[in-house]
Amino acid sequence: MSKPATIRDVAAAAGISIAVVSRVLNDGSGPVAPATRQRVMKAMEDLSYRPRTAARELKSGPTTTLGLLLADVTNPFFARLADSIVREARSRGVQVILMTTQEDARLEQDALDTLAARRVGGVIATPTSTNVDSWQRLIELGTNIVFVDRYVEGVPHADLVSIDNDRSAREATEHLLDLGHTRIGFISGPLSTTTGRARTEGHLATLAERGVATDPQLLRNIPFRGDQGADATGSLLSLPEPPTAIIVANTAQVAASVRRIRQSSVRVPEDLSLIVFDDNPWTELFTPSLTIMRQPTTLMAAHSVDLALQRIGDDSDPRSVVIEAEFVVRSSTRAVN
Amino acid sequence: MSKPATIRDVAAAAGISIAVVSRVLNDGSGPVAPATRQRVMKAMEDLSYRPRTAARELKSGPTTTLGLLLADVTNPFFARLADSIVREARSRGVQVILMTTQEDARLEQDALDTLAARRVGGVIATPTSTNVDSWQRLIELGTNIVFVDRYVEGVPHADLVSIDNDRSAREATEHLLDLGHTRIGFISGPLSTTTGRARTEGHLATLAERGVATDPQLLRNIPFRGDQGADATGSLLSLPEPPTAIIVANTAQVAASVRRIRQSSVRVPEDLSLIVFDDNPWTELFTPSLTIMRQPTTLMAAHSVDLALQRIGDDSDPRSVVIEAEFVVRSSTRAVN
DNA sequence: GATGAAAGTGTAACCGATTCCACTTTGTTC
DNA sequence: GAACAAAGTGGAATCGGTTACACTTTCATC
Repeated sequence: MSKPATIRDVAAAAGISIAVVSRVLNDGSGPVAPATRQRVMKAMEDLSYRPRTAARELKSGPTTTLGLLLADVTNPFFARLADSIVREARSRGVQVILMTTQEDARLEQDALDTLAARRVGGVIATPTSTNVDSWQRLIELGTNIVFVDRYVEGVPHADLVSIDNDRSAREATEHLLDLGHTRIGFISGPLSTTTGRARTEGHLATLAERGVATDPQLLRNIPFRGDQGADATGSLLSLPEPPTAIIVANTAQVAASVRRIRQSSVRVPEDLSLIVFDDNPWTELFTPSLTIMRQPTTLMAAHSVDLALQRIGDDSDPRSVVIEAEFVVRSSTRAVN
Repeated sequence: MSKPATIRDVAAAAGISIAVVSRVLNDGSGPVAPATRQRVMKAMEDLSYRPRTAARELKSGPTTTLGLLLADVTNPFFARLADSIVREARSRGVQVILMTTQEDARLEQDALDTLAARRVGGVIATPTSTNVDSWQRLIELGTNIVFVDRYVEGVPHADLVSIDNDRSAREATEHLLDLGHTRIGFISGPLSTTTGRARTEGHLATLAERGVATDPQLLRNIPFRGDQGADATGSLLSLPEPPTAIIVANTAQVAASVRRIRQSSVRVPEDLSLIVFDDNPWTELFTPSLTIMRQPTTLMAAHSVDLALQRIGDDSDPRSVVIEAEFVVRSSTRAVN
């Protein structure tokens, strides 16, 4: 159990200088005699030598490491996203450092500090706070920022990948209006988040365009973290004049919402039509199978990694990739009777 | 957009030497005059200085960074585990590098190489392969290995955290036997994995002890990755003499299995009792709510991080933490008629 | 055989932190 | 006020790589 081999050990074993070993390591960085290369390779093998990433990074600036800053891996949507991003990054030889914020601004700040200290090449994030300063500093350090799903206003130079939130809310709302629903409960994230706001606006705009009265009581903007989805749903159901349909546009609260509905005596879709924003195999297995708005995670992941890596050393304008969400009509929505 | 500040910039700005700045950085590593400390802090603030992790790691050996090597973050069980581990690690100031293997031995090998190059302090992993050499090398480098859920035989010095697989299978099986079932389908992971084997053995042993004949046709050992859960379930249901109960002891295949059952005309629990190994809010929302074997992920995460960090620099014997799984009886199991 | 380009190699300076040790200043005690 | 300990500080080595540059060797060319 001796100390791990260093480049000098390898050089000594191969009877050569460290410069040459380094050249073997970084193929193409200089000429090396074939015979020498052989010897060096063998020495590395014998000593089971691995160059230390820390040393490399120190000398040559941010290597290809991405930070992934997610709110909550427990949310299936984020889990799928994480999986795809790690996969995508790996296929390009890039490593991913995962951090979670639990939707907590302070934790997010910590994470950003860490990422700054690491001098990662890029950060892919679902931001929680309006922590503009920290984001800004990271950018000044030369880090690429790619916001996925949500974004922070006031952070220029950050790329964005998301679904068309406004439009997805419109689509869901129109579907229900077409079925004759006019009292529609709408549960979404906080208005302080871009997704919460865009979806709410899309929903309200559609109602207005169709000349349907909007009742503020039917809107519920609740946090992602925690269990308020159940309460919000419960209070909607117990309104004097309850909605005939509900859209849960808060991915993290779908399970809590559905649980609450199931506990009640309300039948879906007979008494209540239901649309949820989720990408989760179980929505199909629920009885009745749920009509969903699906976010194409694989595509989002590919674009995110693309942007995070592409922009390294690039100074062009921030880019924004908007992806269509996929509306899947199943059995939880039907015409109002 | 000038270069980020270094410790020397801070020293210059504060009119002091870098040694003192370093002492301010690492509180307790030496005396610093209060007034000086003030000035240094201000300088750091002004320059928005962040010490580079790479430089620190280089000098002071493996810092507190953990590698987390999971098979598949898409699997809710692993996602929860990842979430808990990241949380737990973070609360101790440790960062987590996430890598996924997709159950692919070659990808796993790559990941292990990367981890070795990083000289992470410890690795928490759900191993895929019998890649003994790579694991061994990592250990020789002084890395702590903690296997969670599954483990690799032939890797001594590795810690282990898992549920009592044998016992959990027994418990599930006994529950069904108590309800009068004797033809029980059993779907688990490959026999090449420790979980697959232990659960299958527990199941078979229980049958034997109770004097129930075992029909090899009722056993299905299938991969975690892919969609074979559906096929396995389908073929069980279409046996000439189909089982009256099924245990899905392969976490990754639960959703596929359940989907297949739902597509069939078989009613749960009237025609078929069902127990699944899963920890997923949706199992409760399914109709009927599913009887499950829950793996306490938070606890497992805490122990894993504990072990991974504790053993750093420690040379004692490998430790093994076995946690009781929690059997939750809901509505998908009933007495055979 | 002289000549110059290309190939192959080594020396030493970095990257940005930590830390040992020597040095100076300050404070305490008799 | 001498003597000595403690507090405060700085110089320089170090971690393990990369890389610029200088040097030597090889070899084709005239």
